[in-house]
Amino acid sequence: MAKGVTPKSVDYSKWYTDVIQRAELADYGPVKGTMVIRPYGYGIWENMKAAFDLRFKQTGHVNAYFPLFIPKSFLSREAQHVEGFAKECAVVTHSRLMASPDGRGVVVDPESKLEEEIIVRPTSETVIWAQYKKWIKSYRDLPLLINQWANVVRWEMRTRLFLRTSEFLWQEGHTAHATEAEAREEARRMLEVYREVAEDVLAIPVLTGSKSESERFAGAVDTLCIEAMMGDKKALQAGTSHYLGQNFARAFDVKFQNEKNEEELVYATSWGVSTRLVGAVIMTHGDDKGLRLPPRLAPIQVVILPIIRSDEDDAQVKAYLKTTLEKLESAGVRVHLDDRKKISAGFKFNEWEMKGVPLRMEVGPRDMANQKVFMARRDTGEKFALEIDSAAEKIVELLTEIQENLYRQARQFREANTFRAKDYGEFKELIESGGFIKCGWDGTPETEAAIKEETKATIRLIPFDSDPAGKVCIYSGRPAKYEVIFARAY
RNA sequence: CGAGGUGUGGCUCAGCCCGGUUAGAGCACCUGCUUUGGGAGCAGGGGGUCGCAGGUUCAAAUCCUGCCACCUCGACCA
Repeated sequence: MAKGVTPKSVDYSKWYTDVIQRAELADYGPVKGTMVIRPYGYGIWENMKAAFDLRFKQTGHVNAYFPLFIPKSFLSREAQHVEGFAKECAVVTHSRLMASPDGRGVVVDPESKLEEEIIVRPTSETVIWAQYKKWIKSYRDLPLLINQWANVVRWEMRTRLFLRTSEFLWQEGHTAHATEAEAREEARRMLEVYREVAEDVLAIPVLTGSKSESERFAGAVDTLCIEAMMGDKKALQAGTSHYLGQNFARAFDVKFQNEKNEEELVYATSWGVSTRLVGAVIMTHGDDKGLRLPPRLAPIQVVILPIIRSDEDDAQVKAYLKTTLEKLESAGVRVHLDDRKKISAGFKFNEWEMKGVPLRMEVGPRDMANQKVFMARRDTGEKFALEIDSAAEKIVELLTEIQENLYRQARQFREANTFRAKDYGEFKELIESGGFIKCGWDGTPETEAAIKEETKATIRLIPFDSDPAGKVCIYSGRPAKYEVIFARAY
């Protein structure tokens, strides 16, 4: 294998897959489009998951688990919803294998054909709403605030590790409310949770807003999203929160009795983020040396490399670091001491840089003689010495600084690549070189489709602070109904 | 689904045209010694039914036929 990764500037998507393989985040599964998430990559996911789960609990949600298998009939209950997923469903048709007649291998036993075919969930609205019908009778049962952590399957033609795989891990919240206002508020609240985790934990700046009708979730009345800019200036939808209105309540006949003893359909939301966010972290912060992880997300925040010649040196280094390690541990810092023998220091430097560990500490004879430790920052590449006595305190500060710096860098990158287009000619030029374009849109699907057809750019979102006053549509020249963000997207 | 391409140790590939010792290289792996402050050196070693099936031939990784898988572009999807 080559020593480094393909530089971003040479081939961005090759760079992306190189980083994933070399940093040991994931590997390809045996079935096309499937992905093995390796321990280091899963560690990143676990940290994300913990950050989200904590906030879901704080906002009153509880976790539960619903089945992987869905009766085919359920999916067809909500017309928009079926249409949205029909083309990418894995279908279970048989329940048995048998020895192949030619004696080699196994074949599907035709006798075992199922009465009703079963769908592997592409999302769980339908199974969950079938349950909610049983659980919701009265306004006293509302709101119902449930989340599940699960895998889902969407049979994709073109897949990319983390960004789009046939099976992926995610979280899906499904809530039921007595009023439209309350449900809409819930959808906004959870979008805000997503924004907070993306920005404060993953250090990914995001825009918040709603989707246009064509980009809306199948079955939703309104789809809200957080949208981020990747290192190649393309947009990535990082999370969505849907106000579903009464669509699923109607389809699954979920009614409750209100305080006035009247029967009413409940109002719903659903919201989700997935392992796609791991891809977002790679593409937001990574560089030509590999991954760069924000400290709050990093499975290892500080890696310590003893520079030693013998076992005695090894023992000496450990004794030298004892107090510092204890202090770091009690401050909750995730430290890893890499004392693997027979691997050169230089090799380890590159390996941990590839894996994006925010801080590296080197401790050798020179440092011990001077009562210091030698540090290297992954985000800036800076190298400097710290006094051993105050190293732990300083490291805690540095981690905060790195976290903020990564966010700042990403935000500056997005701002430097967000443009306003004066006219459609300029729009087309700008979109060629990548980035976000903020401009007026007349609100018609025709205009949106025409722009997509001609430039491959789509409306990523209608920002919440959209102000169309006095603006015109970039394409039709008619008065703008919204001010929107256009970009090419993943 | 249309067009093109590729299948040889874990990975990247050479060998194939023009059939002929025991099928090679680099990287990775294992052992030993020397090393360790930016991807170490030397020596030794393990690992391949050459995608599958059939055919031609004294002889097939190499030639022929069929099948399978994967890749790229298009289509499709977001």
